[in-house]
Amino acid sequence: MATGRTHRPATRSRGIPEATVARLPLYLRALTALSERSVPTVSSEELAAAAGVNSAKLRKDFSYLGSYGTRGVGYDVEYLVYQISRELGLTQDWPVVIVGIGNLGAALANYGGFASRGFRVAALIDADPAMAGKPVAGIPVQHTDDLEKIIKDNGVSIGVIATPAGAAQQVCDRLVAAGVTSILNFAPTVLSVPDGVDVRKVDLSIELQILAFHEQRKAGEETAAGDGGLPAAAPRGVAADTSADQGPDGDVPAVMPA
Amino acid sequence: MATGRTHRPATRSRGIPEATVARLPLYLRALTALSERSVPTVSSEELAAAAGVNSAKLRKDFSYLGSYGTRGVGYDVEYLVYQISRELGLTQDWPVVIVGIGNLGAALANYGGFASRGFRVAALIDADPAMAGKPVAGIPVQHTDDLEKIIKDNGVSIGVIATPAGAAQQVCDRLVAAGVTSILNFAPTVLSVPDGVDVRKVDLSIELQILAFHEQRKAGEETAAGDGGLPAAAPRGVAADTSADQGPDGDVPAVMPA
DNA sequence: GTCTGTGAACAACTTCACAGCC
DNA sequence: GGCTGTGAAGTTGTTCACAGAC
Repeated sequence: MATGRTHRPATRSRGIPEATVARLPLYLRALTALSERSVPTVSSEELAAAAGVNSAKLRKDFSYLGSYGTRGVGYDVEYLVYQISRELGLTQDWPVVIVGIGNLGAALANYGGFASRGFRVAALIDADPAMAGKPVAGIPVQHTDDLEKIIKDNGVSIGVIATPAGAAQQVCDRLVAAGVTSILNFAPTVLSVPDGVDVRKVDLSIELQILAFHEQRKAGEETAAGDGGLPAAAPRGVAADTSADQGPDGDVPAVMPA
Repeated sequence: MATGRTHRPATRSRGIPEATVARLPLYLRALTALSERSVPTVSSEELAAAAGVNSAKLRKDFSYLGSYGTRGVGYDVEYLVYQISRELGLTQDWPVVIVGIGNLGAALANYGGFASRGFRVAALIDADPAMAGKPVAGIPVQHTDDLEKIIKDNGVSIGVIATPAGAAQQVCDRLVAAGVTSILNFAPTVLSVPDGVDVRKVDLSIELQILAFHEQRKAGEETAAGDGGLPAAAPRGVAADTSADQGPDGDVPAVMPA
């Protein structure tokens, strides 16, 4: 489609690689922990260990943001926290709605990690009339009928879908029509969205399946290539290699707009 | 460390790329849906659309598994379901334990996607004595004291950690000591594990932060480069580009074994 | 001497484009 | 004509290794 040449037409001011963006929250979490322990500075080596990456990668990542370190010393923790927060857009307030208040929706509503990162659960929405008015995590559940009004009144641009798979696309369409432009999807379905809307997905069973793949492979090696078995004998970073994987999704582009 | 040359020393029988492995569950889900509708065959184009990827990628992925399609026709749905299931190790039964039966743990216990994919929730474990014996999703919660015995009695090799961050490493250590070699971690912490143990993580707030990054960028463009605004005007796949990202984690290697 | 920042080399992944089979 | 399977080209991401600042 289109010409097929020259991707990424406009839409890039400074161009931080996606892989780097995906790691910034990791660094931020590690830095926040250091900050709470009043650690003033940290080296790339230490921070990398705390975030679970290697130091070269971390330094490269930070180099895309700017030169925020001091050679021979390291990085100022507070300053870096601020810079990364700003880069991620966490210095502003993001009202989010959660649609589908089952077990998972309730877990999300109760999850402390949101509030501490600039996210504010503006509303909980469920299709079950019996849920309406019932407070979950201190927030009264509202009925799906009012979805559009809730989105607009609260200026919500990020929606979380935690409904059953069958309802997800319909909810998604309504969210998008009401003005939501970023969606975090927990339902095991591929969502179709128009251009300009971002979708990220988390599928719990996909993660387990990937683990099963590696688990099976381990079991196979144990009996097959008699290299060392698996009782903690392997001298090299075998596990580091096989587990250095990409994450749950390859990509969730704005699929099938037509 | 080590020599620093020649990665991936042994540990690769046929070498399916990680990126491909991560997409196999996606294909499997789409195929299962087709199978339930009794669709006999599917083309790479159709299946790719259903899975939310492009067809070239899908064909390349399948080529790593073998030549399971028919030129001019497409793929036999049932046959592919079987082949992918086998490759992922889902033709066998995987008993899993879930540790930490809070909101999230309960959601996981109730999640239907596990059972339908060869995973069996063998036990629920929580540190709160008040929870012990209480059934969640029809399974009685057991106390952490019995963790080692539960793992061994059930031959569990996959563990799911849904505890608070503070307890995660300790739980992880006990799981590993008891014989678990694959861990799915929902706690917002980096886990240290010995070689040979795989860790995958899901962090709900990290996903939101990545969305916030893109959301912020959209808002910035709206006012800055007056290209088209965002009222569904963009003619090209801008969103497809910015959302074609990697997933929540860069990698979770076996960090800091020492 | 320590530690960052970064070009250059390397590796992984994706997309193209078309040969080969139906 | 239709569609898969796959080398080759292109793109993105990671690691190395060292110059340069402290």
